[in-house]
Amino acid sequence: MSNIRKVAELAGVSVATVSRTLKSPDIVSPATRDKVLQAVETAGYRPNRMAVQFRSRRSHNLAVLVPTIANTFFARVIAGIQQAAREQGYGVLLCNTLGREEEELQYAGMVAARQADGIIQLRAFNPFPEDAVEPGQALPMVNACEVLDDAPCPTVKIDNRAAARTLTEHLIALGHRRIAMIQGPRRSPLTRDRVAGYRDALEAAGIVPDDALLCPGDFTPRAGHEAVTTLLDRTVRPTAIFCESDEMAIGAISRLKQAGLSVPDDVSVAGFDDIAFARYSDPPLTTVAQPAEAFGRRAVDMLIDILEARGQGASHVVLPYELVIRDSTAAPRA
Amino acid sequence: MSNIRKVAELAGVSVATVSRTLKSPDIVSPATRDKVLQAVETAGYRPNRMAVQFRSRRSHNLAVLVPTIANTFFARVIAGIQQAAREQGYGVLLCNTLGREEEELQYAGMVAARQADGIIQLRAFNPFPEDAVEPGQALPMVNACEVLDDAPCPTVKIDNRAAARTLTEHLIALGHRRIAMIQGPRRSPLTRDRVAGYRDALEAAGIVPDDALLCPGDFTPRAGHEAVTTLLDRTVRPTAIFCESDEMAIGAISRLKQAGLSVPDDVSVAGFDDIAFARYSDPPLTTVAQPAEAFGRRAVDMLIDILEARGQGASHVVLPYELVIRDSTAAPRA
DNA sequence: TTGAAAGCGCTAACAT
DNA sequence: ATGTTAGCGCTTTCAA
Repeated sequence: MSNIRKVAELAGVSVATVSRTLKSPDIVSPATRDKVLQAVETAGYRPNRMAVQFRSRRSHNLAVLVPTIANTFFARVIAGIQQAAREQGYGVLLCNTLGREEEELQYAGMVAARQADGIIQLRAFNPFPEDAVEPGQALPMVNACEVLDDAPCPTVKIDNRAAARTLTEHLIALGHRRIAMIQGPRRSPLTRDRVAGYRDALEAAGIVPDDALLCPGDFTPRAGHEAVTTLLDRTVRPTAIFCESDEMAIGAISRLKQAGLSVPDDVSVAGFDDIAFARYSDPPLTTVAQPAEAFGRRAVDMLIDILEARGQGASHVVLPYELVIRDSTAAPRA
Repeated sequence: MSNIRKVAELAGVSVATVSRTLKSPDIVSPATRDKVLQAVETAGYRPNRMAVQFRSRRSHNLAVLVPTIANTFFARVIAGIQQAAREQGYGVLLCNTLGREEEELQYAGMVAARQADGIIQLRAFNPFPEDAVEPGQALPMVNACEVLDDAPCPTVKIDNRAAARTLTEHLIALGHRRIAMIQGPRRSPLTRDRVAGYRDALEAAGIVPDDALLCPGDFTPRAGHEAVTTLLDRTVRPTAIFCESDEMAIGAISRLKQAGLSVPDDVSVAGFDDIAFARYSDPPLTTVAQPAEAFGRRAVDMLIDILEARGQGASHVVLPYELVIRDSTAAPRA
């Protein structure tokens, strides 16, 4: 493996000149530049990134803390992150945390260890110990998708409460009054906000919320499936089910069909996220489309803004969502 | 940020002793060890990974080249990679290549640039230029899932031909004779092997293959959907469709239902992969289960074997698959 | 515009 | 068992 010294020799210049030629070609004379580039070519020289990073105290890596990559929504967010990072010369270190705080703390340590310059956290948890970063310095973190209420860093999200309200209003407008909700994880702000939006809509329509219609879940199809099993036992069954993720909606529909019920004729089902499968579900899913890739791209931009201290930019970004009405929701049976 | 020298001072030892205490605690005296660890604690010392990596010429990063992370099958493979890498002290650099060779070449350059120690390639393409690595040295790469015929490195896969044959035999045993196939990308060895297995089964049953029943695809639900549109135009329609991925199978079923056809009563549909959604599809999908996480874990183990030169281990691993029969396949209409 | 030289934080060979 | 010391390959003053 050839290094900068070999190239310098070959070109008959100093190592400093080689470094400069590669980093700021415009400050060396054209003649020198040509010589150097020629030498780089013949030597097959590639700068040693470990050395560059070490010396310049920048790893140019972003650590992404994701609860689970095996979720098509997060996968899309990560795809957005990867693309944006690459475009700006950053690498992406993947950290599949399974939502465990212990893991998240460890991964956040990558910043202290200079393995990553900053992190993108896709869950509402601050993995930095209080004393982890120099006081006065901005935390090198962006919190996206599921966001802390009092995040100590920039955030990117949609207005979950409004989105949930919009979706619930759609259901109410169709004539539903017994609307169940299959929720995300108990403590998640996502769940709290969406339940709030759901309540907003019910109250505005003069419907008394019934907690018996609230089912716990965890965003997986399996959770949707199980929650419906519970709901089918209710003496008064819901006529519509609002699922906090498309994956749960798909699980829910599967269970309803097992029970011999038709969607949407017997029960309407709505999801959240608008994953690729939503339109191929039977029936195609009514859902709230989230800008998954945009979450990722935006988070990267904001994080790099912090890292390179190029203006602090907007610190709390709210991206638009969209209600997508397909065929899984309809008026209840008369 | 405190460094090793500060810790050495604090503990009243040399920097070498600090380094040793952290790397091989057993070769320093207990008394010294305590002093040092104490000092590490008070100083809040974290070794600078950039420096460690630079000096020891090991990044302890693995680059993963994945055609698209927005595919639940690959997402599972990556989850397996991440877990295994973490357990062995390696980081995972995610490289979403979209299957573009240009991108893959660039990412493979990370090894030359010492940003990654090796790569896991999930597509049948060798991204290393011939002269990229010292001759005599093993290529720091493992090729998994979709594997080159003459891979210059260890590989992990299933026997795709046998798996396709098994699945096709299942369809034939049910009584199908007009079996369509929705394929993966044209040039993929995966496609070639699975088509071969499909032909094997047909021939063994004395069925003449009909190329009009072979549809191109790309593993996405959309491709499955479109392929069925084509198939429905055939004068003699197939009674069964073998899709090379569950995602395509889901798209295919969606299109069949749109056309008013019932699965499996009118047409049987089988998939490949056994993604999480397969069992929640309507009807639940008959498919070939692939050990996705195991692919990832195994690939990591094999790559680290190369990197740390700890025995070369098996170089071409074939993992088991399993035919999972659910409800999307049945005997054809009489 | 270019070169000389210091040094980033750490590891490892060598010496004690 | 511990210390001394020479760099790893690069960037970046500072001087010419």
